[in-house]
Amino acid sequence: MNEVSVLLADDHTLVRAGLRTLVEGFAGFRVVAEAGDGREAVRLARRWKPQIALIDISMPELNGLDATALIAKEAPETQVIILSMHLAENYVLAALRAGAVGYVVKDAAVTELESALRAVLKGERWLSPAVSRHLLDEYLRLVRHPPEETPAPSGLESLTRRQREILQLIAEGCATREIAERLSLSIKTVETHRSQLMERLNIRDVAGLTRFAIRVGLVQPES
Amino acid sequence: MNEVSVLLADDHTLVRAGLRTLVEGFAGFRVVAEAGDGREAVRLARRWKPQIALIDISMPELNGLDATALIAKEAPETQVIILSMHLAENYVLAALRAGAVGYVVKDAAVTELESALRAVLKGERWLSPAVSRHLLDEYLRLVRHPPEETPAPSGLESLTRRQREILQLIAEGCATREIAERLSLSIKTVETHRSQLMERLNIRDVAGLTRFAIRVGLVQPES
DNA sequence: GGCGGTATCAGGCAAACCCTGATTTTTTAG
DNA sequence: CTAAAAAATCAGGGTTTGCCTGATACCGCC
Repeated sequence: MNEVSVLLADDHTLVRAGLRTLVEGFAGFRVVAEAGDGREAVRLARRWKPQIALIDISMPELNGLDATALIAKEAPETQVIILSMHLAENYVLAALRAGAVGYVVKDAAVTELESALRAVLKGERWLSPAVSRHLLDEYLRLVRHPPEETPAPSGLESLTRRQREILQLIAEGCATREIAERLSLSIKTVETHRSQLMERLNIRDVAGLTRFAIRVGLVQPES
Repeated sequence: MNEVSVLLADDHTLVRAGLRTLVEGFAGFRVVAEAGDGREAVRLARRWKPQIALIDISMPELNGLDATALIAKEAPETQVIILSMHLAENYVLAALRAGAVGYVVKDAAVTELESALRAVLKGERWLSPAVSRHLLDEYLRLVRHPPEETPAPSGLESLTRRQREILQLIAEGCATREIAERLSLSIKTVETHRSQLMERLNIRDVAGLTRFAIRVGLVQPES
């Protein structure tokens, strides 16, 4: 009986059950424990020392990233694969920093999950192809514009103060003309800033900018 | 071969695959189609006329509730069960109003899902116990404090289905032209819907619409 | 003292927006 | 059942915005 032991952590019971049948459908794998929140995941990992832990990012009590960090410390023989809805690089990087060796997006194909499981067993790292592509783009962008020591060029930090200021006003619903008036600038200037920050964020519409601003906390949906 | 045909709709491929194995693990059920967004779900329902459709609420293109309403109309023999993360009563009521006969929360037990499937087959309605409890509480609260008859003209409910659909696409970042193409409408029509829904919501810019859509759960900031 | 990044602005063309209507279908009310 | 209201569809035309291509001025820096 040398099946690979797997710990599952996801706050949705149904999703967890589905994952269990998927994982146990792969030859040689066995789910030895299931957790419904991050804290339980850590406890079960410490207790069962599974070879692999499959962990959802968003969970109550303790999120998947922090849980991963704890597991990496307290059960270092457990290889953690993060399951996530997002492919934004800051999530991915945070996951790797937390000690995960795999990152699978939730809309990946089933074969991707199996690949990830088998890869990390062999001591490799594994990212969903969609994520890898995304990261590679970022990397190439960095190579073209040598990074110095700005580590996170993909978010708010990559914008200048002026650009952030204008992004916020856009996301708050100000028209270009209004922004220009408030900041005592010409409309043309505001337009330039807008298109440049769109370029940097790789977002090309107001709705996307607004969602981004909300995501990073620049504005609130209620405002 | 008189297995019960099931249509699955969820935007996350892995989740969908997990659900598929769960459903097909129940004796007598067979998943005949899978959809990754609301519009596809409607198309597949019309085409395959499954006995049951299991539909996630939050999906791109067309949300699960509106998809349900369309399926109820165009494939009335299909019984829709809503899969949701929320147990807030307005979601549940909206689901029932849209024509769903079942409502299962995503952290339900697997047996709940099976119960729901078998119940709606017999023509019954089925709600997750957690939801029923919650609804009952709300009902009691309402009985104690009679509700007037103004439901809530300030929200999503005051929009028509078409308007909601277009609001969602706007908040997802589609340009007017793109919306028109996707829905096979003229640009003028889309413009009319947009300005009318702006009128109703008393919001006059895309950023505000996006924040509103996020607030009510029509779209996610991550999308 | 030139180089890259930032901040500022213009012209011009295409596209989106807004207002006024108008027709058809669907829903609702009496 | 029928009439009225609401929803869904589209057009024309005037106004505004967005987007692309420049261009200048300032600033820190090797």
